[in-house]
Amino acid sequence: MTPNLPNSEALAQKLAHSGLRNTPQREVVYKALLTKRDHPTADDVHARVRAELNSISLATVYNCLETLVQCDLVRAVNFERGPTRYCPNLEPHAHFHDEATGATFDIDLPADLIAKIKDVLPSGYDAEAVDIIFRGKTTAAR
Amino acid sequence: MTPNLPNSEALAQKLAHSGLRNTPQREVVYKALLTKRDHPTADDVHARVRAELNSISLATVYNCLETLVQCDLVRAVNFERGPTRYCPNLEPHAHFHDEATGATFDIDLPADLIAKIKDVLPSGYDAEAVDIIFRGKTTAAR
DNA sequence: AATAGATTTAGAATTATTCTAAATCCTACT
DNA sequence: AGTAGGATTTAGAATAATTCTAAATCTATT
Repeated sequence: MTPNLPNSEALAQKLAHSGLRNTPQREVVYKALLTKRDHPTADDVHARVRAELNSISLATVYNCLETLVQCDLVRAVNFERGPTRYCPNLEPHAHFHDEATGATFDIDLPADLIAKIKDVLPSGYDAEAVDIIFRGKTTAAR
Repeated sequence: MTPNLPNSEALAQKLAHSGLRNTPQREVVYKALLTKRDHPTADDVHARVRAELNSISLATVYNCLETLVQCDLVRAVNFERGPTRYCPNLEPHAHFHDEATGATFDIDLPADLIAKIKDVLPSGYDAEAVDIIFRGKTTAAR
């Protein structure tokens, strides 16, 4: 019943807001992130969008992802020095990285906890973001 | 009045505990981390230890740092995809990364807050560590 | 002293990403 | 409609950090 991915509207809007154009490449990259939210790498995204837009280059995928991050449509996520992963969930949240499988999960963070965390900063520290990353294992029941 | 870096004892012990030998390279790398705790990269450490052990190679610095991390004498810290930094502070703590200068600061974390943070994990998630990274600016008074 | 294993080393290799410069595509004017 | 000018895409080269490889060296123990 919900319209089929109204998000390409949001995309066009946010791009325009930054004085950027919408393009088939940017659309297909953004759609790929929305469709399978498993925190793919640029390479993963490249493989996925090729199904739809065979000619797209890896460099363009990098460019599009960077553009989406700049427009605040997507978050870049890093674990250790592994390849950057991309996440279209814009709610404040933490990440859980399963070191056995490499899988990544979004973990909701209550607003009051985020506030408490930022409270530990002594004066003189002006944080514009806080990244919280759990590392460990996941078990069957989830 | 405190003995001059009694930590090389700790080093020898922890290495032995893992069935590893102490070596001049490992000592000098560990000492460099203890002496200037500004979260240096492997390259930084290499530059610093060369003053004392001119012949040490970068590969060895990488090996030593990895060994120290394995032995729980040092923590590896990453910001985005920047080079790995090394930190001899073993107390649980967060990091503040000043994006303007690249400087890194340790931020104390009260144990009860760490507990509260781990509490947000739903069942099925078994975290062995949580990394907390603030990004922002620092101001003069600190 | 000999052996075996640990460690160090230089340089090659790898990986993810960014850069470069040319080609293509739009948009807005004329 | 035609074209100038900028934005975008592209392939491939370049870069940066790190790891790998294989040989040399060291060290502890027989």
